[in-house]
Amino acid sequence: PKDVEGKWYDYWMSNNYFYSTPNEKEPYTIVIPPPNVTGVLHMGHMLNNTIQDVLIRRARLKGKNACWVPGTDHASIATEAKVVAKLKEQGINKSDLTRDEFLKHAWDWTDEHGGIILEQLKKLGASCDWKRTKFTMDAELSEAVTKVFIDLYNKGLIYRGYRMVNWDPSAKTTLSDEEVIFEEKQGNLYYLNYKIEGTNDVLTIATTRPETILGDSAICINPNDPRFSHLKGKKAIVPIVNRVIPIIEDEYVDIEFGTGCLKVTPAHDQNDKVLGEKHNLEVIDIFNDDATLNSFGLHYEGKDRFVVRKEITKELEALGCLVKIEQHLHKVGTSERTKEVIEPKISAQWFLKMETIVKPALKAVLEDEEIKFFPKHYNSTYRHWLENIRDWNISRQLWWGHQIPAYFYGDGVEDFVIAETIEQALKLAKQKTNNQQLKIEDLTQDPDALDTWFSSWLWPISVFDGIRNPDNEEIEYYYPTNDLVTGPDIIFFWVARMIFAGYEFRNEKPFSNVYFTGIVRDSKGRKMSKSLGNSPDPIKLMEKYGADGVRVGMLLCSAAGNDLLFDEDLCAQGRNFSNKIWNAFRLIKGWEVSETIEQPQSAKIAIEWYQAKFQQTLIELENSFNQYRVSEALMSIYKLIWDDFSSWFLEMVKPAYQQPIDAVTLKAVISFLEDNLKVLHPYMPFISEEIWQHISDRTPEEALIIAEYPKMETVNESLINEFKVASEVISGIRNIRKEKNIAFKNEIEFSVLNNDNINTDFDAVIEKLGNLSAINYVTEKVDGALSFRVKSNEYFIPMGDAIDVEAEKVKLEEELKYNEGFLKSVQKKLSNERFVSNAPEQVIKIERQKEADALAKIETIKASLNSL
RNA sequence: GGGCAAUUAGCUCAGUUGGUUCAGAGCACCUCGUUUACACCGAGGGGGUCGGGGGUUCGAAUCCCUCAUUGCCCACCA
Repeated sequence: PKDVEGKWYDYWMSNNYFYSTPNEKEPYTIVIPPPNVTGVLHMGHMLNNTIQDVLIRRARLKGKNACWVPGTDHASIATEAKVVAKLKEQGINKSDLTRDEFLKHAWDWTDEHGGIILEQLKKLGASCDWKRTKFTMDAELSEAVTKVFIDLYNKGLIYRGYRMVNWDPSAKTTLSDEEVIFEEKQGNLYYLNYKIEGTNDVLTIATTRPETILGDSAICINPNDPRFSHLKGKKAIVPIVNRVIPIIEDEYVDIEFGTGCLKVTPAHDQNDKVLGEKHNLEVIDIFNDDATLNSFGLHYEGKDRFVVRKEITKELEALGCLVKIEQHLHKVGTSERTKEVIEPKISAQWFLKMETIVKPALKAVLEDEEIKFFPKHYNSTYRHWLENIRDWNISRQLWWGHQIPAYFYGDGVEDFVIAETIEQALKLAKQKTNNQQLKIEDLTQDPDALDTWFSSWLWPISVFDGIRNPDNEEIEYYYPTNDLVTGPDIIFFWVARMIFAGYEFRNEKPFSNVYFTGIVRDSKGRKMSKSLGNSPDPIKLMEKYGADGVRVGMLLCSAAGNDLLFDEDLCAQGRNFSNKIWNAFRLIKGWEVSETIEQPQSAKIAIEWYQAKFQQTLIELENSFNQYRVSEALMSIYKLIWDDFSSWFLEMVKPAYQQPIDAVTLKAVISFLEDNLKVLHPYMPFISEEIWQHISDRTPEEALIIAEYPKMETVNESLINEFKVASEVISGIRNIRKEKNIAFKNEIEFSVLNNDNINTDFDAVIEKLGNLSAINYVTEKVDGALSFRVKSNEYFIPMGDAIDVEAEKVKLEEELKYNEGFLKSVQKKLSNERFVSNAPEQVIKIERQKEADALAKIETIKASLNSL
C-alpha cells in the first residue's frame, strides 16, 4: 500500500477529480465537521471522515456532482487555552500582553499547527475539494458572523443582560451550559451556627461552600416549617463578618434537606439569585475573576477559594460556629476544556433569544421530517433540549475569536451601538445620543469574543458565501447540503444550531440527513484518551496496514448507532482483505487467453450465476445505504468478493493448470472484476484504483474514481437458489473426500438417485468442483457406496470395500433420529386445529411441504440403512 | 430524580410487519490440507435456554408487564 497510496492520491488531485463546480448534474454535498485548527487526527476523526469519504465517493460514482467541503474551526477556548499555556512555558503571561500582541502569538501558533490535520486526512484518502478549504476565521466567514450578529440584534433577538453565568476562573471566561460537565465528587456538608440578633439563640444551616458565607445576604426558612416559626421576622448575624441579615420565608426551601434552613448568597448561586430578586436582597460578589477573594473576603482577600474553604473552616471552628462536617456526595460543575471548577457568577453578557428561533427547527425534525436523524432515537434528545432551551450566552471573555461588534460610548448598560465598522458605529452613536461631538476615540469595542459555535452554526451557509451573497450561484446550487456525519456529543452545540441558522438566515434546512456515529472506544470499552494511552496513532496504523486496511478496520466495527470498540486486529482483517483482492487479480491477470477454445458449460452457468449474485448484492447495498448502514454494506461487499467471487466463481471458471481460458469467459470475468472494484472503491479507494488501472490501460478520463456505478437489473432469484442446492452437493462431496482421505486430484464416481424435478443446470460445476468422472442418474440405490442427502435427493460415491458399515449405520441412525424429531414437531403443529384454522394459508402450505420433505428423506435414510 | 438506548455464539453485531431451516454473519476457536492466485490461504467443524420472571397468541428473539445489569443524555437540592 505504501507504494501506491500516495501515487493515486496525487493522480486524483492532479486530475482535479475532487473538484466540484456547479453544473447540470444533481449535487451531492457534505460539509466536513471542521476539526480544531490546531488539532491532530485521532480515531474519532478517522471514523467520521472515512464514512464521509465513502458517501462522497459513492455519490461521485453514481453520477452526482459530489462536493465535500473541508475546513477547520478556530475553536476559541481550546486554542486560546493552548496558546496561553505555551506562552506560560516561555514565561509570558497573557495579562502582560496587549490584545494585538496576543493575537499575533495565536496566529503564529495557528499558522504553525493549522492544517496538519487536513494533511493527515489526505493520507486517509479523503476526497475533499481542497480548493474550497475554509477556516472559521477567514475574512469572508468572519464578515458573515458580524453581519449575522447585527442582523439578529436589529431583529431584537440579541440583548445584553446581567445573568448568572458559568464562570471558568482558569480561562477567566464564561461558558455555555453545554460546556459545563457535572462530575460527582465527594465533598463535605458543613453545618454552621448563625446567631439570632438580640437573643442567645442560634440556628444551624448546612452548606457545601462555607467560604461563601462572606457573601450571605439572608437566611431563608420554609414558612410551613413549625421548627422555625419563632424566627419569623428576626435577623441573623453572619459569623466572622458580623453582618446582620434578614430571615426570610420562602416555600422554595426543602424542609427535609440539611437543617431545613438555607443561607442565601445571591451573587454565587443561581437559586439564591432568584430568591434575592424576589426578596430584594443585597448582592455581594466576593470573588475576583480568578476566584480569589476580593475585599469582601476581609482578611482572606487575595487567597484562592479552596484555600479559604479550609482556613475559614478552622476559623469557624475556633469561633464555635462549626457544628459538624458530614461527607456529602454531590455534582460539581467543571469546565469541559480546563477542568476547572465552575463558579456561578453574575456578569454582563450577550444573549441570543431562543424562543422563536427554535420553532422551525423543532418542526423540521419532529413533524415534517425534512431533516432525518440516524439513528432516529436522537429525535427525542433533540426535542427535549429544544423544548427546554434557555437563551444562548454568546459572549466569551476571550481574545481568540470574532470580536463582538458592539461599541461603547458610555458606562451605562445600554450605552452602545452595534455596527460592522467603527465608522458606522460612530454614525449610529451620534444618532442614538443626539451628540454630534462624539469622536472615534470616544468609542470602545467590546473586548469579548463570540462563542465558537456562533461562527460554526453558519458553516453550511458560510462556506458557500451564502450570508454575504445570499443569491450567489454556489449557495443556490449546493444548499441545502445532503448528509451531515458527526458525533452525538455535539447535537446541541452544533447540529441543532445549524438547523436554527438554516431556517433563520436562508429559510431552508441546512442538510437532509444527519448520521450520528458512535464514540470510538478501545477493545475493552474504554473511551480513547491521551491519559490512558489507549488511542492508536492513526498515521502509524495506516503505515502498518495501509489506508485501505484501516478504513475497512474502522468500518467493520462501526455498527450504525452504537459506540464502537476498535481493535487493531480489525485493520489486519482489512489488510488481509486487500491481499485477497490482490491475489484474485493476480490469478486473472496470469491467464493465457485462447480465441479458439469453446466456453465450457461450467463457465457459462457460473457467469449467469455470478451476474445474479452481483445484482442481488447491489440491492443489498442500496438498502443498507438508504439506512446509513455503512458497516453492513461493507460486509456485503466483503462476502461478495471473498466468498462468491473468489471462492466460488473463480474456482468455477478457472482453467486447468497451464491451460488457457476461453475469450468469452475471460471477458466476463474481467467485467465482473471491474464491477466489484466499482462497489468496493468507496471503501478501499487505493487498491481498487490500482487494480483498475492494471487490468487494462486507462486514460485519465477512465479512472475508477469517476467511473459509472453498475446498473441495477432484475435478479434471477431461482438461479441463486439452484446454486445453493448445488453448493450443498459440492460440500457433501468434499465432506466424504475428507472423511475418507480421498485427495482432490483423484477423480471419483458419483451417482444421483433421480428425483423427477431435479435441476441439472449446475451439473458441470458440480463435476468440476467435485472432480467427478461423471454424474450418473440412477433409479436404484448404489451398493457399496457412501451417501448423503440434499433436500430429498440422495447422492452416492461408490467406495467398494472401503466402507465401514458399522460407522455408516451409526451416522445414518443419527440423521434418521434428527429427521424423525423434526417431522414430529411439524406434524404436531399440523395436527393442532387452532393452528390450521388460524394461521395464514401460506404458512400452512410451507409446513405441509416440510412434512412431505421430511417423510421423503426419512424413507431414503431407512432404505440406506437396510441396504447396509 | 427524569429520559433514551442496549442486553442474541468466546468477541463485535444483524435479525424489517410475530410464521419460509429463524436462531444468523464476521472475527476468534478446533480438525485436516504444499491441487501451481492467495497459509494475510483453502476445505470442513464445534459453539447460543435470544439478560431473569410473568403475560398475550395456534405460534414470541420479535408484542405487553415487571425485575436486573450496562451505557448515554438531561436536571439548581443548599
